[in-house]
Amino acid sequence: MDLKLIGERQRSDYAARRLAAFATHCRKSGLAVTPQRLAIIRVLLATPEHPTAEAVYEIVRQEHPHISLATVHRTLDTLCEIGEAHKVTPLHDSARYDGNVAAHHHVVCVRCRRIADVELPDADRVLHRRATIGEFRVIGTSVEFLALCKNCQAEAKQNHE
Amino acid sequence: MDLKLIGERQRSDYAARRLAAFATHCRKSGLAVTPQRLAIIRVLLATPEHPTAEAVYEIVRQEHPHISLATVHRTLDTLCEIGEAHKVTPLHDSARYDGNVAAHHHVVCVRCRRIADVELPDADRVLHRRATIGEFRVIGTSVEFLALCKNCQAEAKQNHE
DNA sequence: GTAGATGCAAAAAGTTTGCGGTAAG
DNA sequence: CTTACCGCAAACTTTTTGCATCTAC
Repeated sequence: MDLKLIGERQRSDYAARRLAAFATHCRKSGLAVTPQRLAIIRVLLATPEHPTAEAVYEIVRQEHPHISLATVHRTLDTLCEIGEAHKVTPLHDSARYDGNVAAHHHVVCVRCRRIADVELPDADRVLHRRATIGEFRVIGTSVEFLALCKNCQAEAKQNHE
Repeated sequence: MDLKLIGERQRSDYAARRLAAFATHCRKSGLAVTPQRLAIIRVLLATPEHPTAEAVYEIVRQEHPHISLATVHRTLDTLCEIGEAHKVTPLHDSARYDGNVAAHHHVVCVRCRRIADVELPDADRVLHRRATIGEFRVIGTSVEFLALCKNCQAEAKQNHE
């Protein structure tokens, strides 16, 4: 099965391209290109760490000692809205529990955060082989489908018309 | 591709079996079988909702008006420790951001919460076909490998010896 | 009877918001 | 010059913790 960690060279090439296009993309989206926004996208593109807002703040602060944590939160949200960043954790805001401890997967409505269980025997066959990825020893695999549920499809349509 | 939402009958059969075994499993794990724990596992097994602690609390409270939210939090943690429940959101405690907005997947160390990017062209081919699951319209797919990183493998070993 | 579990209240951790001053376009 | 942005402080939400009491075994 074809599967690998994303390498450092690959990431830094990608980062350079994205940084070059950043100012243009901001203006196209109606956003001002502020030093804070530049500093934050630079940190995000430079690290493989998938940082928290707090972690980004600690790094950005080294060059912008006056920046506030609130700005970092607002900026990260903004970057996600224009597609310059992703939240790795769409459900981070409160823990969700599942009584079903058998192997299965989830579909999550990105709008109302409803979650439903999904069976996916094919993917399990594809995914379960591999016991390590680089330095990581794999102990479980879960597929998360981001989606819109029926209700939210309807409401999203209304809001756009 | 074989893929479906898990049905209601299938879930309630499973719940009945699990509930029957619950007390035994608690005692085997050295846990007291308290009315609060029973009430909470019953709620978890009865709902397809993947509830938050708060949501479990609201339901349990109808029969145990004196239960406290702290107990619900503690109990859900405990249930996860003995494998009677799962957190759908292993990274819920703070939002994590990613500057890489190209399609890719993640491996997460369940101990130190380090995250690394993973490429998975095979799975993308398997997963990308499907545009709907039941009533959900799929807009993205992400695979999360739960794992132990090298450091944490070593430390986990030490702690068990 | 005793160790472990619970309830309550307070604290901690993470995120959001209101507002007056500031800077990008 | 104007609008949007930022910093600060306060508020809010979710989760954790300390401690006295209670209960399952």
